Amino acid sequence: MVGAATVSGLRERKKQQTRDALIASAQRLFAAQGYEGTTTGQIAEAVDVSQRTLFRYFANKDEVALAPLDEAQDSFAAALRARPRRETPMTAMRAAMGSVFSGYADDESGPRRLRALGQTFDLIVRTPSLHATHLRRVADREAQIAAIVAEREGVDPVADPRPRLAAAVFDAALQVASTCQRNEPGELDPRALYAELERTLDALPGIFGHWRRTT
Amino acid sequence: MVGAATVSGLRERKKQQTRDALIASAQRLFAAQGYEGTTTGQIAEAVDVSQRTLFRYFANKDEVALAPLDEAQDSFAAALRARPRRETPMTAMRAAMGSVFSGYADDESGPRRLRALGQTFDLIVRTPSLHATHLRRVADREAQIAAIVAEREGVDPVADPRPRLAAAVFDAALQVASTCQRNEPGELDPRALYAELERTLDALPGIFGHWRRTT
DNA sequence: TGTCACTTGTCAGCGACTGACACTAAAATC
DNA sequence: GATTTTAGTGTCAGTCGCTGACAAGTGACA
Repeated sequence: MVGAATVSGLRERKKQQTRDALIASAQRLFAAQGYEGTTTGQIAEAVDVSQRTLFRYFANKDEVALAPLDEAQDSFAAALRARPRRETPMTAMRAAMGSVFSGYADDESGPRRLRALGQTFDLIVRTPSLHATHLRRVADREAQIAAIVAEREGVDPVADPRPRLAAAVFDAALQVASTCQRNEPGELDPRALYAELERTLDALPGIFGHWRRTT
Repeated sequence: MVGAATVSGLRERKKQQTRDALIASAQRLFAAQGYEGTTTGQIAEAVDVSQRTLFRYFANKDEVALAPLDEAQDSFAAALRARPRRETPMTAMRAAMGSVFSGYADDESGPRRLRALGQTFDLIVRTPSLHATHLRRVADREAQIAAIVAEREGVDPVADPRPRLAAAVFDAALQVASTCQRNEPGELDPRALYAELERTLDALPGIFGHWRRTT
């Protein structure tokens, strides 16, 4: 339920093809040589395209590396929109994340996409500059999520801080959960990560107050 | 209580001087021409130093721009360490932030440092690449804060997710509060920002559950 | 079929950043 | 106080990310 609608023209199809090829080429090279060890020229050359063309498709090198995440983030927003309004915001976000993960199990191309996702996260963890850009993109997404939550709850998205707060707190939990989960690189296990996320979210209300003799 | 101990050697003193001069020069130029509109060569030239030397003091252009934040972040960590252990983690962090802000009122050099801080935040908001680096640095600080909290509470800093969670949630609240407060650029009002932070932190437990007819 | 709009390659250039080397001046040693 | 050691700096040449401008090729559409 994520794939973009296939477009008609030959031109459009070719464009999509080279874009996909560039992303795939980048992933391969980054995995082999690391992010900084790979030049944009190499990525382009492997697809038989000029470097200039690469920069017509992507604003910068970061965007090529982080492109695999767009799909997952889009599907999270879509899943959140689809949740019934009777659920609380936090519950809805949690459930939306659950359906994103299970989406990778349904599809036949799931494993491949999941591997790409895992590789991208490994790259982010290993590369500070990429980590920085990733965090900014996540912050941008938070605004989108906050808007969806505000609409669900019928509150003012700018005057009321709660939508932004809820989105930010959810992302914080996701962040913490993923650092717990992915101590060693390798395959990304969506089931384990989701379990960790649930544990983290459950621990959330407990951080207020004292912790002593509750460990 | 933040300033580094004045060092003895002439060499050390000169080094500190050029470092400070580079930061000041960068701030002036960034304010006048923006971040991207200013070259590292210009910053160095204004201090009568080669560009190469600038890059011996700072790893990259971002670090020059964000240097004014180091002091504030250091003083937050110090203030948190100084809070009595009877306070809950969230209360301690809130109070620590309070004493950071009031620290700018005590000192005679406070207003100047506060203006520098405000300018830096304006720059961050206006400059995406700087925003990205800033977020990564904040994430790095979170680990430090989490470690302090873990020690305060006597829990394991890696096995227990709560320290990291508390630090991340606090930062999320700070982030939301500051976007509420600083809609238009200009002077940074620490009193108003702290009031907004308190309001945001108070709203935090309320984001769980439903919001309807509670607006 | 011919025109038009769009995509691409080439090239020249800027700015961030780095390694190597020579030079100068503070600092430590005698 | 003279000398040897050490640390900081400037210069230079080079790589890489990224951009503007122009020319050439190729799908779209009448």
